[in-house]
Amino acid sequence: MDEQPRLMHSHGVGMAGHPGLAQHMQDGTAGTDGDGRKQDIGDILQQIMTITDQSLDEAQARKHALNCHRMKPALFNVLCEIKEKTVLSIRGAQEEEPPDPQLMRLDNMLLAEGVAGPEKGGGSAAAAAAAAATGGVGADNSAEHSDYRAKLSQIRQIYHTELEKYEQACNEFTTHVMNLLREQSRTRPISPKEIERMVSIIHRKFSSIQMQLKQSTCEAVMILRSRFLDARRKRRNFNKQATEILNEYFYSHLSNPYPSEEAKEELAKKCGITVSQVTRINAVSNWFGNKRIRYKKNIGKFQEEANMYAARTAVNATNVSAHGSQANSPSTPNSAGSAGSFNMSNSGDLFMSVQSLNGDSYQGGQVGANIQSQVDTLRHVISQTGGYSDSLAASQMYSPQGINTNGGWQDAPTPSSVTSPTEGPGSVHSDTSN
DNA sequence: TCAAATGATTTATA
DNA sequence: TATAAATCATTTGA
Repeated sequence: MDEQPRLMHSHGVGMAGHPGLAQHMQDGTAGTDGDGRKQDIGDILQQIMTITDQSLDEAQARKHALNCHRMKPALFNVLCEIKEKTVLSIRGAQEEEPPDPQLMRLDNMLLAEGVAGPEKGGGSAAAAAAAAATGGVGADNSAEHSDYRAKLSQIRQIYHTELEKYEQACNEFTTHVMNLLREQSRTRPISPKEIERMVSIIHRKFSSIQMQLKQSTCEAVMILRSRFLDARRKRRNFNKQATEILNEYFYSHLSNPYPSEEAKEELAKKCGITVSQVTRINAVSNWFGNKRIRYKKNIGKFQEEANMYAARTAVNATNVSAHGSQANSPSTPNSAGSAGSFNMSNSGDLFMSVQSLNGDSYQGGQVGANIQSQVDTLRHVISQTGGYSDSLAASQMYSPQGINTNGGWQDAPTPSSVTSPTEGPGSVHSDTSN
């Protein structure tokens, strides 16, 4: 407890630069009688009280006079005593504060968004993540990305400029206050701890201002990001080729249009869906989900489409047949000329679809003679392979569209592969095996 | 401008 | 957890 007065006195170093005062403290001539002393102290206090009302030069002169006053040490001691009595209240307010969780959140967010911390591509990762999160399809997002990056880097720049300004202002103000306190410590007892405390108060004030800056920066980033996301959220239709690929798979697996994860992945690749794996699988899942439900709801409407794809696949089957055992052919061009189309010509589903062309349940329009010929060709292909008649018979157990009377597909969703390169025409892979 | 098409999201269900 | 079904929100084409 007795450390405080010692500190205060020791803080008298500030007086070292004033030999006049030191002289006064040593000569012992100060205050010979009580009344005189009181008057002197009153005089000094009066001077202190009025010092702020004076002009700078006048105040300096007065300050100097005050510092040199013979009663100065006595007054200093009195102030020390008074202060010692109030020191508890000061100590109480001196405990360390834990880091503000809100500030930490803001810092983390700014760091994550690439605004704070080292610049790493101006938050392109965040932009990419944002794009991935929304499940964009295909390319042509680079323009939006660069726009996002440019705006983010603008925010970043403003943030850093402002932050620097605040820090500079904080430092300047702290230095100023410290100088002021040191200066004042000549006339009143100010411990280094108090200066420290004052500095921390200033820092706290400035950090609250910084927090406001961080908060508005975060808001700006959020607005930018939401705008970017909104832009990405705009639905984009798959291109024609992608739709054809998906439709081809769908109609050639009509009895069980539930692609496995691998199949979805491969379909996504073939469709050119270039976002993150999870997202592109979701996109394919969405497509199949929508397709299944919409097909089921209005089979008649989709019949024509089903026929078209069936016919198309039949042509492929014919081509495969014509080229001998070329099931492993890298590309099986179809009528649409889509490279890398699926070689499903031999699936039971296809046959089923084709069957529907002749079946009584056909709800669509008339089947053209060319399609009929394809059916015949396909039958020929199948008969050539041998050993398919069983599965053929099995497939005829299905209703033409593969939907059972309960309104669901006959088969439980069993994963089926996208490509079946190793399958010969007689394969009973996937759907027909059901 | 509007209806249809369509990808995504949400909710319920097994 | 995957899927069905309903719904939303956007795109497309007449």
